Amino acid sequence: MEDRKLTVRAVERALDILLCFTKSKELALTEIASLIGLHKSTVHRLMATLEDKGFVVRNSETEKYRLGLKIWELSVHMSQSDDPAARLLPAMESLRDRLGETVSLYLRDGAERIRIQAVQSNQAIRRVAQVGARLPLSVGASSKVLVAFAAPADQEELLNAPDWPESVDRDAYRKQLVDIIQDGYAISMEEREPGAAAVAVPIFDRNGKVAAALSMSGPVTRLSAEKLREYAPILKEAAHEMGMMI
Amino acid sequence: MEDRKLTVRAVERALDILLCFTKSKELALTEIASLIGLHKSTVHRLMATLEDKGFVVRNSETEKYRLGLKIWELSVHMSQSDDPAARLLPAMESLRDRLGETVSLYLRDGAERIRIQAVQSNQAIRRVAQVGARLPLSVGASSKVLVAFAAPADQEELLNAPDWPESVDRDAYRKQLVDIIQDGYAISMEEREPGAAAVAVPIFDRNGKVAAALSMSGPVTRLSAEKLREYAPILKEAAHEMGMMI
DNA sequence: AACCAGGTTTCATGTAATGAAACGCGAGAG
DNA sequence: CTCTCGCGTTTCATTACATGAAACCTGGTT
Repeated sequence: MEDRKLTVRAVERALDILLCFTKSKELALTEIASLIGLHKSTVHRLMATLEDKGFVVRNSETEKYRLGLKIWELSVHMSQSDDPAARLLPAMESLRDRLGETVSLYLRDGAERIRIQAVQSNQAIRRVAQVGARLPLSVGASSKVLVAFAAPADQEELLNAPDWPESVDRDAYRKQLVDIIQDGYAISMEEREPGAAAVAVPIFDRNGKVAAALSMSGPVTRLSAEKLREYAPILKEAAHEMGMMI
Repeated sequence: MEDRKLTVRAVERALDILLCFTKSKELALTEIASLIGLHKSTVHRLMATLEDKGFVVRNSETEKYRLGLKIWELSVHMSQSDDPAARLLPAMESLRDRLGETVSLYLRDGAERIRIQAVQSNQAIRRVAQVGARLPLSVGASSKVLVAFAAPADQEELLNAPDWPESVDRDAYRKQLVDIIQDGYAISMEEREPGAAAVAVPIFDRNGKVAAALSMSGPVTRLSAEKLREYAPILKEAAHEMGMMI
């Protein structure tokens, strides 16, 4: 209990409850209680508050909770014309058309990355990327890009975090990062998902910080390492233009 | 102070803060404080909590707050394949193509309605409907539909609410509702917006409750009262089909 | 330099959040 | 038909913790 928390516990708990709904979209009271480890009466009170304000609604039959209209409303007002995912969509689409493979955009969020936009290849065999998916930073081309160009302090924190997977050797990973910074791109062959390969590049904002990672991905059968490297300059060029739009 | 509140004050306040961002998408600490009438130190603590959990982020230059990634993430997980707005979109588009005018979908939320989906007419002169807009229940074709088919208890509560606008005569309104229930549709000529006319019908769910209002709207120059009445059956038919999809 | 308008931190105070326990209630089970 | 179990709801004593006044920073203006 060193540094006193300058946050509000009740609110933290309420927000944690909301975040439960990214895992499952319908939850019962007791489920939530056990999920975040609180007494059901406490959760009940918090849920009543959330429901009162329209952040959750309850299914009148099952009595389970789901996210409410207010969340939707906030998201609408958020994404109106200023969210990068919407602004970069056209550029991503033209890149997809040029490359013929699925193109995705990732943001780093703490010790994870999150796919905020994706346009699918229209080939018969293709990677299907779900928008909103949360993925680890330990594997995948975009992950390595996001980590490689992160602030050194962040980088070490991520690598030394207790939940860094055993299976990923830290030193080997660090070594890769050096190359990635030099090359300006990262590739991955079936790192996270069997059968999938990808190449990713950073998108820098005006201040020269990584704003996002742009990736192209598809089946290994179509994408050899050499082929990925060929594509890298095209991605870089697109990323540079996108950086101007952020 | 009759019935004790079974909600959590700190959480209520935090949620109120989040809702401020439907009005303005970037807010400074003091703005928020005055907006909801709290001391800035209290707001600061609440904001720190919201920021910590990623529900708001602050613009590093202006120091102002805006909604964060978590809100977006929640909304993505919410609307994946189960939100009516997405499921009804194709039906609305075909209706728009058939009628040539803007088609909108409204939900009642308390004493307001909210436009959850809209497909725009592609004529040169057209109504432009913003998704996410919050509108009063006192005027407009969709409002009248939503009120007319609401539960009687709700209906009276709405009409007797202190914030019912003076300009709208309650008795005249009640009288209209009777006709609307009988006809199964409502029309409005420049009620809410000068130059705009609309016809709206209810969408019932399987239990026979109004789930939403479906409306077609356009410039009065194109849409006379007779013309609107002509369109009503087409809307009803579409609404019936949509009801099956909810 | 003096000021001001933000934001941040501190701290004493007592409100209000908490969780144990009791209550209600419907669904199966026996 | 009663019993019991699981789940949601309510009550209540306790004190942790949210609160807001005030002091403290900080960078920008006059």
